[in-house]
Amino acid sequence: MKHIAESTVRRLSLYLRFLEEFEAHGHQTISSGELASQGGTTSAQVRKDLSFFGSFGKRGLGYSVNDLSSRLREILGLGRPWKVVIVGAGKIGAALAQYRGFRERGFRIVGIYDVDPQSIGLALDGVTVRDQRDMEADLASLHAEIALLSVPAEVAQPLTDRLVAAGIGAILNFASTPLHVPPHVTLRSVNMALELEILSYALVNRDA
Amino acid sequence: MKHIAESTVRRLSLYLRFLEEFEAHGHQTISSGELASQGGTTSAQVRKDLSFFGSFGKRGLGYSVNDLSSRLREILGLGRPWKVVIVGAGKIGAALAQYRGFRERGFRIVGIYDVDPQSIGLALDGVTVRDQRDMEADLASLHAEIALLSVPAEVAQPLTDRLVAAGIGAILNFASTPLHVPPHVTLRSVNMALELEILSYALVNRDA
DNA sequence: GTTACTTTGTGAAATCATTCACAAGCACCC
DNA sequence: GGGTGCTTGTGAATGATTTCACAAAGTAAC
Repeated sequence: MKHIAESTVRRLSLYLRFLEEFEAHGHQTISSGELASQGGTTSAQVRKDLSFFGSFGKRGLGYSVNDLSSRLREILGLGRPWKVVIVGAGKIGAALAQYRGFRERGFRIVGIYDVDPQSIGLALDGVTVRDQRDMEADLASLHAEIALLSVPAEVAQPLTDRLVAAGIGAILNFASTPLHVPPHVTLRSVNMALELEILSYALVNRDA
Repeated sequence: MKHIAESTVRRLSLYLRFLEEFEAHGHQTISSGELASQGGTTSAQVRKDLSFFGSFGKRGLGYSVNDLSSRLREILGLGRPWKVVIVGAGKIGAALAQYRGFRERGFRIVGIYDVDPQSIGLALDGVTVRDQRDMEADLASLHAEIALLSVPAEVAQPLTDRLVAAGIGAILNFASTPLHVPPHVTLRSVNMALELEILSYALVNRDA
């Protein structure tokens, strides 16, 4: 298939969220316009995004909420659960472990690792923090596909290398340093300080 | 000034980080190519980004690490401290409160608010959690410019409305729901479940 | 001072993403 | 069954961002 822009995938994810809300409210169909107004985009954008994957709507009517949800879940790879490990059981790691949004979407935390003896052995949301030395062996037996990396910047790259060597498929990085991974591994970063700096820029350039 | 793309601002922020590392290593000058290789971009991109704001380099030599850092800090509005409040003292709010990256960049947490009597009164990294009912009065006296919103999705929009009414300038939203703000308020959202879904998409479409 | 070498700054070209605009398809009503 | 009113799907147009490519400007060596 043609390459799909990240912005498109991000919006599909949002659409799915609205569809689930609509479903909960008992609605059967939804138009591209309704979907757009929720997500702060345009109806043309919605239709274009969907058109990359097929035609799911009925002209004159809109989209079946149920059908479109299933199709989106399928497209996004949410049809099956994903096994996730958390590397770093500090404050951020702990917050991630208990975050309900992950489980709701089929992301199951199957392991949490740290080096601090104080943390090892603690149960975070039902999962026991294990020694980072056990990480490779666990990954080999659990076959987790995704890692959440919430460790200090200094150790982020070495741990990334270990995860990659252990066969991880994707990493979500919360450390404030850019990481390097081989092309077959997918990497995304969430950098909160950077988000604040973008806000700072916007504040000083408000009327520019 | 001409409108600057968000992607450009984001990269400027990254450049500043590398410059600080270079500074710490005692380097005096840096070329666009060196700056680019750190951030996973190209030297042309670096030069284009900087060119929107002026010409800071010396041909044949590169950029003075010191000068360029100062100029970037100025451009990004980091020359002065920003007052930040955290709304929602749950796990994510607590993790944000203790996050060192904020303070290092001049973002000072001046208030934390919650509704849970169990949380109110707790000290998180030196700041006492206060009752959410005190929020408006505090904002009026503190003049905080930025709010970090880490509350359940259901109450995110009403709290946003209260922050806007109280004169907040920018909001960083961690709730997994899109928010609406008037145009004079800057809003950014960090949606961790959505980031995981983008990884999920990448995993199932790896070889597509 | 001239030559060789390096790196910036920037128009122009290329690529990528969004918006427009409208034909085609479907439901509903009379 | 034909008319009316919506809404989709999609080429074409526009707009935005990135990459290219090169003249201009600097350093350093002799």
